[in-house]
Amino acid sequence: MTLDLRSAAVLIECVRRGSLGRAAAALNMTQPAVTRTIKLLEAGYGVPLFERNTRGVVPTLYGEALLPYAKLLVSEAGNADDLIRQMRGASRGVVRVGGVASVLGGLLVGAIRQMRQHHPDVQFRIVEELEDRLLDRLKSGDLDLAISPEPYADDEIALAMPDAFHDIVSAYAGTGNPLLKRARISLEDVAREDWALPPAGTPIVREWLRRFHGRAMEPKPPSIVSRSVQVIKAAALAGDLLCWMPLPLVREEVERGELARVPVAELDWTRTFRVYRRKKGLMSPSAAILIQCIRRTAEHLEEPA
Amino acid sequence: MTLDLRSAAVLIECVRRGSLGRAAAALNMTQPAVTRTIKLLEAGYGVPLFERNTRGVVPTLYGEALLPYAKLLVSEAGNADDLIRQMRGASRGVVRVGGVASVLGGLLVGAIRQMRQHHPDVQFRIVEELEDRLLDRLKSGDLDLAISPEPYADDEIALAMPDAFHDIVSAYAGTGNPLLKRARISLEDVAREDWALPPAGTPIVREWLRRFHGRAMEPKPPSIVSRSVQVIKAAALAGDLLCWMPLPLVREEVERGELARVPVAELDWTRTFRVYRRKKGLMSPSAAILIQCIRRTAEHLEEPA
DNA sequence: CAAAGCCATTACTGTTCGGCATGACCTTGG
DNA sequence: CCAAGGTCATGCCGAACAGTAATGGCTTTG
Repeated sequence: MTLDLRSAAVLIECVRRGSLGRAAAALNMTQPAVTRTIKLLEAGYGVPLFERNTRGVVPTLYGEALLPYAKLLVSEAGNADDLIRQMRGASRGVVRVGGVASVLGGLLVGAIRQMRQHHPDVQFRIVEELEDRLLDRLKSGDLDLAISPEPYADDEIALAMPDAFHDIVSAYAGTGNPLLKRARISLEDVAREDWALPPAGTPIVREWLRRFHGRAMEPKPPSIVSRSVQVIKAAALAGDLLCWMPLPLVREEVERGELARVPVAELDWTRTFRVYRRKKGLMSPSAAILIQCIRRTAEHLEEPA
Repeated sequence: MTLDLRSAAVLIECVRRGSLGRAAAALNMTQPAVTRTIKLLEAGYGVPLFERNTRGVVPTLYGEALLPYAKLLVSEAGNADDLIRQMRGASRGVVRVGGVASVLGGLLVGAIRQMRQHHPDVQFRIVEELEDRLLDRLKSGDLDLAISPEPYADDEIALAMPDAFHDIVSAYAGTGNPLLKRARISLEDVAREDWALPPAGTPIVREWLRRFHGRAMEPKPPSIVSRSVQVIKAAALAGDLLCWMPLPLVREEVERGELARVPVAELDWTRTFRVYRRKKGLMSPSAAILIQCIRRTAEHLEEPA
């Protein structure tokens, strides 16, 4: 490993200024120091990073290849610094956080319980929203944090932590459902089943449809349509209907033996979540700390799964 | 900036082993060196990163907050090394690369032209596919690289370069279209216009619909439906229809004054692309070099825009 | 109460990194 | 044709840093 943070900064500046000397000036270094840093990099990699000419330097293909990694390194190191700085403040105030239903129960409540152990004076306001409206409320200043599925490429919104966490969406049926008795269940079989689903057009139903359309099938229109998780679960429990739910929302029923996953691999969907915040302005220390509790809780939740 | 690569590696190992001494052993260092590294980090940030107890250390919230950044740093540094190693090989062979239509013309052809200057013996095979099939062909080994819109969270597929590039999809009309003469054009106005579009269900049309549904409007069903870019452009040029196209596909017509962007901000969509490769196995050196040429070309294309 | 395991501290050493002075090279202009 | 001004490269030196070894303090454990 030869590219460390300092040499990355040097590399970036050399590319930007097109000159080792000017890069040195911008970095408050002397030109020979820059020269040697670059030469060490080149020796380490065994390839030239710059073409030298009399007016300065121009990066080779190797130099340009390294550039995005160098930028990533310094920017992430800076983000780490910012985060710690944000966390270092006092720990009171209000944190307003929103998420889709499946993350609120286990993940967010667990994170808040953990945080309250060390910071009992912080108040929380929790908002449940569909994923497309979450980010709007974040942008409008209505929320401090939003736990939302990927992706949101938006200039006003930034990731609040670099790593994502996951959610397994699968088909579930009441354990009494005769479908579960078959030796092998195919996608065609479940396409002919009756379903209980959220309304058409919601992201999760669109994703559900894609599973079938990808195999050129058309499932039956859902027999029961509801925004309510309770209603959908009840439909699966009582009425031989199938539902397509994130595991956290049915974990209890599965553990009690009331619901069972329908074993069709094509119907399993690993949904990726990230935690977002507004790009402009600093987070409150409480929000920064909550992010860490979310992280920690997510780790603990994912391990036993 | 206090978190550099070495201290990041130390931090990671300390968290993993739960003990400074064992971390030192794993890193081929002595325990005091590790202790001092951690203490320097803590002094730099002004917060404790570990709670010490008699059985070892356990990370504080601050330590855990830093952990994902530390992991990111070392992993990206490693990726940079891998990339250079991959690029260092010989430069002949065949590269099979796929993309959606809008990236093939300007971006990919430009990148290949650039690459052929230095590596004239490499052969290219270019495949145009819709975005959902692209990644399947990549996974099956049919392609070496795929230039595809985000996101594809998939265990078999990895990013081939860390930064993304963009594409601006906008509505265009023939310059003779009377709509363009209005002082202000609203989303309601264009919802009442006639459109030429790709078939319903394609990702780009789904995105187009979302623009209107987000404001609770229903546009007219498209008058002309075709998969052919030529047909759609011709419809806009000749028949007062609107089309919704990525800028690269209409750049020439815009520069010749035949098509003009319809100035409705809600209809502009910044599409994000990334270059993907299979996760398993190494890339060929030729593919690694092509990635850099794509990067370089994308930069040059985005600047004048 | 002794043993064992852990981290913290101190003193010492070797390597690395940056600064300074200088050299080699090319372009430019009189 | 030669001097001037720009570039990067090189060698030497001092300061800062990272690592080692030895030791001490602390807690748990038998």
